[in-house]
Amino acid sequence: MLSLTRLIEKKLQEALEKVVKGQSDQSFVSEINCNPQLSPASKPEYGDFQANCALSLAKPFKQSPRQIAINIVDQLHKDDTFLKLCKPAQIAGPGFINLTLRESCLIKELNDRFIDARLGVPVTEKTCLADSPCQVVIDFSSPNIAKEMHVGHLRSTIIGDSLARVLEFRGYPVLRLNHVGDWGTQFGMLITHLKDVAPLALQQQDALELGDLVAFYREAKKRFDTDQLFQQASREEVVKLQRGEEPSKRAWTMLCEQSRKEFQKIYDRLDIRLIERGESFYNSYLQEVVHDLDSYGLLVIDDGARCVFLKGHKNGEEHTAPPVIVQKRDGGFNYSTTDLAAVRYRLAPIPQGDGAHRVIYVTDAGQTSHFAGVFEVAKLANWVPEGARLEHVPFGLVQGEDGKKLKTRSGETVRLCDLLDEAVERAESDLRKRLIDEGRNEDENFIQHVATTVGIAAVKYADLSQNRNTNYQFSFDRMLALQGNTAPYLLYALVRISGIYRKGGEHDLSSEGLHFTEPQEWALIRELLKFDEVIVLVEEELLPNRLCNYLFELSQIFNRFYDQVPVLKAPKKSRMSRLALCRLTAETLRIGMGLLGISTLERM
RNA sequence: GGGGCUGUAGCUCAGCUGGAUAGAGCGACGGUUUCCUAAACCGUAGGUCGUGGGUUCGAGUCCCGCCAGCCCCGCCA
Repeated sequence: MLSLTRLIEKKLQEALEKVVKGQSDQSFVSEINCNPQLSPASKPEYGDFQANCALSLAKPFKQSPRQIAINIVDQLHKDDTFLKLCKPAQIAGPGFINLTLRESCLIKELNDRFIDARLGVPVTEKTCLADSPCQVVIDFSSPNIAKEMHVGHLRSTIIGDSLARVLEFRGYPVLRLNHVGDWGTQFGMLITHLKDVAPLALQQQDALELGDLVAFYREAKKRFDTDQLFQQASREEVVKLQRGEEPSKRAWTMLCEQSRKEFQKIYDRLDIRLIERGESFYNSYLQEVVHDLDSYGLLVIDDGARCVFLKGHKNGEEHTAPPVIVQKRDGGFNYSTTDLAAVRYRLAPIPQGDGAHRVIYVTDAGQTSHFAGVFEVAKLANWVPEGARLEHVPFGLVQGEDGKKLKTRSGETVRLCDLLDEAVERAESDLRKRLIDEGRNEDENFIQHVATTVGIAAVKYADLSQNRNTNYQFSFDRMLALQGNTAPYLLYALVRISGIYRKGGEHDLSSEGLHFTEPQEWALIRELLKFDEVIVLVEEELLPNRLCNYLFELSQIFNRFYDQVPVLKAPKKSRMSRLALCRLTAETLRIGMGLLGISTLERM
């Protein structure tokens, strides 16, 4: 209903302007805000929209808000276009103008949806170079080489993927970047240690499992902290690596390759596509970054380190913020330098960089001040083109049901593969129990397929359905619950629709002569028509939970309809119309869940 | 000391540009199945929106103070 909303807003604004012109006292007119303040009705009883402008105009007009509302409505009712769209406007309460769409108008919108594979969601109109859609970069997931993916990577991976899907659906070219931790002193440590204890592993592909690497990493870290000689050797190893010396470089390549294979298993299970471009990619740009900043006079040498000092602001007062260090006392670079090089590269025009217009970082909220500093420096260094956006998309911690950081029973970090295994196992045992209770007989393939789909969907949906800013309390029981705002609930709604088509709905595909009589039908129609607005909202706010909320509400409204209104046994005219509604509901749920990265089922 | 996030029903959370009597789900209690998958639907109970001020015709939402929890703050990422 995006375009319809805009049209009604325009009509209201015209009416409002006429009312303003008709005022005897024009002295205040320039100060008046002619925004009609149109919003969706806060309750179904109030219709489809409400306009709140009359209330705020009472004071400048020196009239009662109700009188102003009457004047606006009088103007509206002279407008034929408006009258074709809406029933006569109602004035309610202190001066709200309530608008209800005509059924003919809803039906027309609905018909447009039936023939639109995009369900009314427009392709973005924003264009950049050569009138093509603007390039978006999303930086998400980003595990560390030589370590296993753990629960700490869950949210970034799931949220980042969903945002990428939404932006892609809106027609943006999206570069999904996996900014893996593939550089730094830890590799010096690890390679030095492996040379001692498992030299073969550095020459031969597949000699080590990632699990072994993690153990070796721990040992290496221990030695590094206690053994001076080892520390020295590790530092030298880093230097060799940075120079690209052959045995070291080859060992590093191997470690990366090994990790990559493990990561890919997780990404395959989660159905996530990523392009790996790790920190090491930016090595050759680090020096240029420092040079650039220096040429803008931004660098200050403080205690031997090259820093950029930024000013913080609060209530107009300045205070000193900690500096962004771009080159350490020993000449080495750190993560700020890498992130600056990445920003610079991503924003630079195409042969030199990615030519991005919007760069989105999906990382935990702990890095908020880090990114604020990096973005600020990028602006000062003139790397950010006019209109380009740099956005940090922060998210809270994953907590256990005790409210503390999620750990295993023995107190260790939860591995992502274990977490997914458990979700699928629980889904499987739930399913088996239900099959017995209901006396159903299904083959192994079906059970495995349903359990996998439900388990993965539950993990993803539980994460996405929560406002990402808050910490997230992880609970298998809640996410796999068969009722409430969960993936199984949504999947079930779709399964019910599929059931209708299995039992003889296939032949009624015509959407001509739509005919609706029941309030449950109209409620479902109104909800279906909101889909486009929700998608555009998510694109702007980068909050997938808004989409989840919508899909949950849609499922609830559908389930009510399903429960209270017969479809297959309805008279012919209603039957056709209801089947059409079912079909659109199914499409909306499928596409909506698809944008969350969740695949759906016909039966479960 | 500086900064960020959070605080809404017993529990887990929604609440978009400030708008009408603050909403879901779970849990509790009660009801519904000769009918498209009851993994559903209907109903009841449950609130000083952390707290004190301010702005406004109107504040869960905006501004200021305070309290509580979590997190970040120069050479780790």
